[in-house]
Amino acid sequence: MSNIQNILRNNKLSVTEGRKKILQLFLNTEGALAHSDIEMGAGENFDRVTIYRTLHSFVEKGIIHVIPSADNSIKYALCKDECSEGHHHDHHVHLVCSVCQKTLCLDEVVVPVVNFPTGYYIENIEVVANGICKQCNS
Amino acid sequence: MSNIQNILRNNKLSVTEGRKKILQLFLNTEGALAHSDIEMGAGENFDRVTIYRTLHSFVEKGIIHVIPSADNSIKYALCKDECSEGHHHDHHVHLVCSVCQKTLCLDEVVVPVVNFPTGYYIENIEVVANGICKQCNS
DNA sequence: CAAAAATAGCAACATTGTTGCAAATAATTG
DNA sequence: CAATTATTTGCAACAATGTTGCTATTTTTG
Ligand SMILES: [Mn+2]
Ligand SMILES: [Mn+2]
Ligand SMILES: [Zn+2]
Ligand SMILES: [Zn+2]
Repeated sequence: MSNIQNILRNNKLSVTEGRKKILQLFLNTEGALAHSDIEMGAGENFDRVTIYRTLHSFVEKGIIHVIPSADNSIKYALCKDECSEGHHHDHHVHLVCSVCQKTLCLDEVVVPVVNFPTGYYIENIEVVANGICKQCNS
Repeated sequence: MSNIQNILRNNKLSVTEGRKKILQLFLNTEGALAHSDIEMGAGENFDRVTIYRTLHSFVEKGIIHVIPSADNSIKYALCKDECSEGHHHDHHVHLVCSVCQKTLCLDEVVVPVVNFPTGYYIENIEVVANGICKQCNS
């Protein structure tokens, strides 16, 4: 039985063509994907609404996570840690490469500890770096 | 002569009603503003296009900076450091409060040093924390 | 104040995101 | 396996957001 089916099943999602194709795309892709990337890459005829809904449920289930952006083009990437329904644990840093334009999960770079003044309650921290990736910087 | 006019003049921007009103709004507001906040808050009849263009030039000049978001609703906030044309130096952390929904610049919380593997070139780092602000957490 | 330069508003359009509903598909049950 | 039930899909219609070219208006300059 395929890995893809397992992932969907384990997350109590029914196995549909759309979900398989989109998940496939994430598994085949290095770096993060924007909605538009999926619209283009995930085969031929997928309704945009289906993609929106699929991405939402994948995020909800902890299959993918959202990477914030400063230009209204949020990206999505596979969760590699043990994320589960409603509980993400992706404590890594992201890099947006200004050369190849890819957004990468740097799984080995852990989000640093930040000291906040007393009074604040911090739930989670997102770190997005802009720079040049290893590939492009040589 | 008003502070607002000075800021615009110093940045070689001609002083127009739109720019004055929008800059006024930033000066009067604690926390960051979304485009839609400005559309509502900045008086009555402003063409949306003018607001887009104003925000763009303010960012370009280093009068305001962009705060990334995970839900395609980027926010803008006044620069308090010495930012200038094409060179932002806002090395502070941002907080999105899940109670009051405000996005705050925590000027006193400096972006921590992050160690990247060799091979990467890092230009700047954005840190956005989700949590509860001092006001709401009491 | 007049001329030159910059900006604002308008229109038209493109892209992105949301919702309700009926048809199609997938899961479950006997 | 077939029938029933549950879930998902595509469609349509719409709302919100963002972009561009052009002209009229405003601002700056001299
Ligand atoms: Mn990631
Ligand atoms: Mn800030
Ligand atoms: Zn690169
Ligand atoms: Zn708050």
